[in-house]
Amino acid sequence: MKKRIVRIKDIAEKAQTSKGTVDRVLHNRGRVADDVRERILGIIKELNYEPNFIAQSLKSQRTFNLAALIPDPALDSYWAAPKTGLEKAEKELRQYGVYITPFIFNSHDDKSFIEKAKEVTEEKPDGLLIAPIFYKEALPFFKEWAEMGIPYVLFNTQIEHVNPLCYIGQDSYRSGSLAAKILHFGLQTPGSILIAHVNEDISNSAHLITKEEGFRDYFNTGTGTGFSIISQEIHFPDHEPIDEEFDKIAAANPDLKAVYVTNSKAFQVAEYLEKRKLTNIKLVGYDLIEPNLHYLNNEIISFLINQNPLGQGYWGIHQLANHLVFKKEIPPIKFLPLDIITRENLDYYLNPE
Amino acid sequence: MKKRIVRIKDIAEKAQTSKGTVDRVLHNRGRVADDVRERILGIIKELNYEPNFIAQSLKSQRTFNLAALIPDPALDSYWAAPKTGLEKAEKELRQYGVYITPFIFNSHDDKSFIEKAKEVTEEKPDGLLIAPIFYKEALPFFKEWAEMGIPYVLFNTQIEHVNPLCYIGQDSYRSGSLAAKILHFGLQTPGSILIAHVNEDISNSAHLITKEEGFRDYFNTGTGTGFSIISQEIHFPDHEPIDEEFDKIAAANPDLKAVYVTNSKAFQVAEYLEKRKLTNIKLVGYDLIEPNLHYLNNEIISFLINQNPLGQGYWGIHQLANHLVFKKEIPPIKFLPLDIITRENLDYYLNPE
DNA sequence: TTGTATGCGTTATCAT
DNA sequence: ATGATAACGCATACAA
Repeated sequence: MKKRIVRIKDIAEKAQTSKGTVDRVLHNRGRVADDVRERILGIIKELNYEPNFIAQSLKSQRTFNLAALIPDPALDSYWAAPKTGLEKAEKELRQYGVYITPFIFNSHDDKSFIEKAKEVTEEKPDGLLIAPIFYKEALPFFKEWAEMGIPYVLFNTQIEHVNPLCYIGQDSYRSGSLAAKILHFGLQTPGSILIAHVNEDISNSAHLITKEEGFRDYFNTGTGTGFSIISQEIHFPDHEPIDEEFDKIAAANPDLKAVYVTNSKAFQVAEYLEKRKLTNIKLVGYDLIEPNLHYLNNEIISFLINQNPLGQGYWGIHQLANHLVFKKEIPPIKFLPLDIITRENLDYYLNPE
Repeated sequence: MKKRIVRIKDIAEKAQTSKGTVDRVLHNRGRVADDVRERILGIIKELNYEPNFIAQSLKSQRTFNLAALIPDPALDSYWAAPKTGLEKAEKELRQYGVYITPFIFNSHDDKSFIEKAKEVTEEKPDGLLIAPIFYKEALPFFKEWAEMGIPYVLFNTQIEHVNPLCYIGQDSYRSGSLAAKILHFGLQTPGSILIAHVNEDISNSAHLITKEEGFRDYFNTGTGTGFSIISQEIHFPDHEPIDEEFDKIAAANPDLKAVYVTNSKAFQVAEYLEKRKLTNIKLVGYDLIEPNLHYLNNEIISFLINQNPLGQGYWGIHQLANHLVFKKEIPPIKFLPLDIITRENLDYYLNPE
């Protein structure tokens, strides 16, 4: 039962015409008699023709220069994974003429973001992958890129009211609910639960608010009632300890049973809990970065939720390629899985493939 | 910054010879003067030549007929997912000349397995993906296929002392430890925990034993001590209820706190727990099949561990293709992630991609 | 031992 | 409006 691939030549023969004509029909470039066109379209459907993108790609010597505007992994190790992901994608797609130029900015410095964004604009790439962690600063560029016809894919941070080709990341609301579910499972007796926004400017981070909503809604409905949920921004300079601020919280909430850290800084809370020997307090946070893993192995952090940063970079580039190279339809949002990580299944998410 | 691809022609020109000669060097098929060969090899290294995979694939009209020997999804819905996975892989690989013929056997009938395995042998496929759930019956075929030089990939069930190209599936030991970790997290006070092997012939299922080991070892070491772990095979005919047998277990273990079902039959335990209103008993099982999902949404099943059956089919085919088509090195074992599933993150694993 | 011609499926150009 | 043809990079049969 050999199925042969359907070629343009097959269609041409069946339609009693030539490859050239079929090609013109396929690419809507006119100069084809109506009846012939109809006949050919019918046969295309009938034979279920699908273009051979290997041949397409061999033929078209076109290259696609993509830009990746991302924070410096050297300054915040979280960003190493997306970079790895996009490099992996580049490797797979190089055969199709896809090249990526990274534009690395300082995640603590909005000026450097603006500078690099300008460089991207000058480069006029065929497509752009961007982690828009500076909301306000990014807005004017989105407009500019839209005008230049450069498709851009957002990842990590979802932004409303701009029109990216696609957003890649997590469903923040669900993410909060999931954290709530996990902690609830580990808590038999009622008490208070702290939502900790550690060292984040909440006003510029809509997705953290959304996480909190998801978390609260879980405990407001269904079986999760009876807990007291408090939320708090915790700020402190890099080399000063979190202790003082947390001591206050602990004193004010003697029945504190669990902490939900909405970003990747769970390790800083873990450090405190270990020091104060509060290891009965359950702790859930985000991201498989080194300091977090230490406390996950300790079991001071109970579970981490994986935001799949590697996948974000990987799929971001692939979505651009799907659009530019393979001309596929792109869904406006691609939510990545909410992976629940513990010491026992960590390996599989650390080095995915 | 235009990087041009390095072609055979480029090498030939630089070496003052022709494409044919370079080609002979590249493929070690001799008939090349030694000095020319050395010169060409030098240039290949210098220019860092990499073969253009797309052109290779376009050229070689070779097709690869793979066989998939899997249980009938109509009789056990668990097997629908691997089939979907391998169909997905086939779609992606059709461009490279990969075709798959399914050979479907009855998972309750070893005769039908043997019959279909014979058919596979007659077909002489270029490669084979197989779920070897009938251990003894499969053994002689492995020998035969090895002699015929047909590479085969095992999935779902790991089998020792045969030499597949690769095994795709879960690390059963880890899987047991993970289940233990989850249940331990949900149990504040000591009590007994039941390991339930529901309707399985343990003697023919080494991987269930391994799961039990992983589970027990977790509670024998570290922070998990203080629980009493019992294990039990639970057999009952299809239309008779589980109640009688389980009532006995419950009576013998009044402090039963949790149940770990080692296969996909958690829903049958859940049904019992719901009927007896024993909803305080935590329940963990495997696989995202319909009846399990019902009780996961109920929260009678706390967590399910996903064996990623779709991924098993998908990666199984891809490993065969990596070997046959892309001539890559294949690792002898590919462990798929141990995904922890709850109501909140179910969606992402149900319809992956 | 070496070089040339051909074709894989698609596309673009160029006669007709 | 249509069809023939060349080219993309590679592999190979065959001529030299």
